[in-house]
Amino acid sequence: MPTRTSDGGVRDRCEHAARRLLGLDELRPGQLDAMTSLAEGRDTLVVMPTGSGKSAVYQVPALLLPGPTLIVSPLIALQRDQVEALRRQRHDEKATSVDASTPAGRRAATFEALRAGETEFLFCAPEQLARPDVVRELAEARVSLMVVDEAHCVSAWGHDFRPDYLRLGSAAEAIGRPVIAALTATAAPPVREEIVQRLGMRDPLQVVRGFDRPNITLSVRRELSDPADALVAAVLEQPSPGIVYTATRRRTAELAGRLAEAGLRAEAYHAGLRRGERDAAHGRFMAGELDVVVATSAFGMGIDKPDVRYVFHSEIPGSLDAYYQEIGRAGRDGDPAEALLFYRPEDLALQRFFTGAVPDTEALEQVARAVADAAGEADPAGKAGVEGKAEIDGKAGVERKVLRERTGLSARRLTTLLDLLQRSGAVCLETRRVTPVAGGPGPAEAAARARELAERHREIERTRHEMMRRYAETRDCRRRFLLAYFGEDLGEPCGHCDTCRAGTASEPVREEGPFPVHAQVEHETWGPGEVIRRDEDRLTVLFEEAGYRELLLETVVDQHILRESGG
DNA sequence: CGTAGGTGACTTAAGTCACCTACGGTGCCTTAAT
Repeated sequence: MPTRTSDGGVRDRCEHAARRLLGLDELRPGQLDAMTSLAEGRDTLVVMPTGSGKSAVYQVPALLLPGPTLIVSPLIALQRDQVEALRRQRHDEKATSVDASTPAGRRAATFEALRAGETEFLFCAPEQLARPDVVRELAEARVSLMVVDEAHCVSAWGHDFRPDYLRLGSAAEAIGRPVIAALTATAAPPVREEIVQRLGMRDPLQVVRGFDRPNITLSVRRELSDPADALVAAVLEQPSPGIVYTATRRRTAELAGRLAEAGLRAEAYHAGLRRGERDAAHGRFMAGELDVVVATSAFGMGIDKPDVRYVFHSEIPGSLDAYYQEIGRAGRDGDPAEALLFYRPEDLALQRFFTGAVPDTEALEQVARAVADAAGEADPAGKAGVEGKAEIDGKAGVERKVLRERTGLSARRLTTLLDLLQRSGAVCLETRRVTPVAGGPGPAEAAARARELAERHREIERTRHEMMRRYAETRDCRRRFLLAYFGEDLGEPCGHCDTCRAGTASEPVREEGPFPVHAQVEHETWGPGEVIRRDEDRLTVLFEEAGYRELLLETVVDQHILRESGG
C-alpha cells in the first residue's frame, strides 16, 4: 500500500466542515473520500450523478485549504447560478465570476479581493485562462484548488469546438499548479483517462459512483421511415413533462409544431434562437408551464428538473456518452421515467459529419514551419531583453498572435493545430508563447505525426459511433449494455428494458474461459486494452489506442491475436 | 455521409428520372455600430 497519511484527521475535519459550513449531516458514499483526498492535496477525479452533491465535494476542501479556489465551468449561465447558490448559502460575497462582459473596474476589484483573501470562489470559462492578465492575477492570488466542472467537456469539446479546454493543463501550471479536482456526471473509462492526461493530473484518486438509473426504462424503436408520426403518438401517451432531442435545429421546429398541433404545450430550443427566446423556453419548462421541449443538444447542461418523465430521441446521438447524459435528465426524482430512441442507422451519417475533418498536412506543416522560422529570427544577439521573460528563460518563442497573423488561421483553428503539434513533440505551449522543442521533429515530420494523431482520434470517434449503433441494435439487456460501456457490470438482465420484456435478453454469460470482463489484454495490432463485455460468441474490448472493438471469441482463441496481460 | 430541394431533359405535355448543390451541433469571445 502506498503510504498516504490518512490519519483520519483530515477526514474528520472534512466531515465536521461539511456539517458546520454547509449544513450537511449525511455525506453520501464517495463524497467524503473525494473531499478528504482534495483536502490532503491530492488531485481527484469525481464521476457522480447530478444531484449527488458534487459541489460539496470541492466546497469543503476549498474552505479547508489556505488559498482561493478557481472553478472552471463551461457556461456563463451556469457560473452565475453557482455564484448565486453559494452566496445564498453563505450569506456573503465570497463567490464571484468573471467573463468577457465583466467591466474592467469590477474585474480589477475582483482580483484584488481574491489576492486579499476576501473572495474564496472564482468562476470562469476556460477561455478566460487563455488571457495572460488573468493567468498573472491568478498566480498572484495563490489559488490552492482548481476545479474543472463538467470535466467531460475536455474530451467532448476540446478537440475542435472549444480548444481552450485543451490548455487547462498548462494553465494550471502557469498559475502555480494548485490541486486539481475534475468533476463530471458522465465519463466512460477512456474519457476519464483523457481528462486525467489533458489536465495533467498526478496520481489522481478516482471516485466513480452510480451510473445505474434503474427507474429509467430503456427502449429503442427501429424505424424505416421518418418517425415523426410515431414520435408524436408516443409523446401523447406519456405524462408531462418531457424532452425530445433531435439532431438538427430545423427538426426541433418541425416536431415542436407537430406536438403543438396535437394539443401539447410544446416549444423548440436550440442555439440559433435569440437569447430571449431561449431563456423564455427554458424558464417556462423549469416552471412547469410546458409539456415538452424539442431541442438539440444545446438544451441540458445545468437543467436539474426533478420530474422530467421521459426523454425521447428522434435521431440517434453520436455516442453513448452523449445519449446517457441526455437521458440522465429524466426521472431525477426517482419515479419511473422513459428513455426511448427512434433509430434509423442512416442518421449516424450526420454524427460522422459532426466529427469533422482531419486537419490537412499542409496547414499543420505551415504552422510548424512558422514556429521554427520565428525561433530562427529570435537571434540572441538581437533585441534581447525587449520581450523580457522569454529571453530570461533562454527560450526563443513566438506569440500566438503573431502566428495567427503569419498563417492567417483563426485562433480556434490554430489552437487545435498547435495541440496536435505539441503532442507530436514539435512545439511547447505556454499561455501566450509557442516555442519549438529543441531536437524535436522538423516541420514535415511533425505535420505527418500530427496528422496521424488526428486520424487516430477520428478513428476512435468512429468506434464510439459504432457502440451507439450496437446499443440500438442489441438484443441483449440494454441497461447491461449501457453500464458495460461505462465500466459497470450488471450481472443479471434488468428485467424491464424493451429487450428484457421482449425476452431476447440472454442470461449473463458466466462460463469459465479466457478473457473475462475487466481482463487486461493485449492485441497484436491494437495494443493494450480491457474487456468490457463478453457475449456468447464475442468480446467487446476497449483499446487504449484503438477505441471500442468487437472480436469474435472463436477467432481470438484460434488465431492467438489476443493475450491476457494480467494487471 | 445522406437527405431535401431544385433544375433540366425527356416524353402518350404533366409526371418521372437523373443529376446537382446545400446543409447539418455544442459557446465562449471580439469588435463595431447604435
